[in-house]
Amino acid sequence: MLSKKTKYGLKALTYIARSEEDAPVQVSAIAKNENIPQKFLESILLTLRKAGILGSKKGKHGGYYLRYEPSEIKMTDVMRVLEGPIAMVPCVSLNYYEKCDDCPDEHKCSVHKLMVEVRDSTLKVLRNTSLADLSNIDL
Amino acid sequence: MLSKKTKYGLKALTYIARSEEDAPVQVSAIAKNENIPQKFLESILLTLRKAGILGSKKGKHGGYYLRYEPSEIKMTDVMRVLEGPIAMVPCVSLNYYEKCDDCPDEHKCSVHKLMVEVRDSTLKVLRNTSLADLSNIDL
DNA sequence: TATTAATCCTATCAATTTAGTAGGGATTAC
DNA sequence: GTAATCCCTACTAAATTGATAGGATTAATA
Repeated sequence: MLSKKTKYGLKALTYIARSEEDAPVQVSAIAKNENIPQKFLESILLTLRKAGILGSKKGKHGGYYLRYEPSEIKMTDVMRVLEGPIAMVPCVSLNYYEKCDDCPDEHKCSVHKLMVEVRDSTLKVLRNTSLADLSNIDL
Repeated sequence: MLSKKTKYGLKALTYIARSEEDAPVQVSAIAKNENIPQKFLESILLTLRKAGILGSKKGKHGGYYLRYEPSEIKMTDVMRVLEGPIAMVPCVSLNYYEKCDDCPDEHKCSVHKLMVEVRDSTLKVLRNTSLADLSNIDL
């Protein structure tokens, strides 16, 4: 299951990408328009800022803005920040590899084999999709 | 994250597929050889049996066996039984569709769009992989 | 400079899910 | 009849999720 955190985060990014008017977008506006609990959303956008995807401006007329062009914000990056590793098991994770305690030999493990394939196919999609793809309304 | 339940279930199925000797395989043997807590494994195999993937024989010399040829047991089926829907959000689930409470229009939802693609690519892998593929040792 | 509107930060919490454990019942081979 | 095996229900500790609460900090502007 995709967490609400990731879901909300993606929606917020899309919202910001769509309303590029050179002015930062306020959390309150996103929360209202996308039906997201504001306080929860605050913490999510904070995470995205700390990860370098969003920038922020404090104080009156402050808000959040994209640090890069939508086409440069890959879904792999967003998903890793919000949802964690792409791989479904640590033993096939590219960035957060960890050996399984059970499982003497990884190369003979059937789960490993399957999860490598799932990871690769998911990666392919996420690498080839950017925020720009999500934000274009035209279907 | 893949649950331990699914992981253990896959390992158990592989174990059974590999040791086809016309005799049912005991939970204790699987648990021991695959480093799985026996009682936990019991409940997992029970689930697989109720789902029609495994058959069982009670009493002395009893155990579990595959109801179909390994090549006929698709990963889509196993994953749905153990892990639940393939889709990461209910609104893109083929078998367990559910509308999101937020999200007025699904077709304009960026998350929906992305998750359809992820689902399709995962499905492709799981549909094309059978227990036979997992069980063959030769890499 | 005082006010207001924002982000920023920490702490807390209820509900759910996960990963088991415990204990015994039912069935079958020998 | 005894031992081995699956079957079933109930319970539980720990982790995760999806928030909420309360305020600190910062900046625009009247």
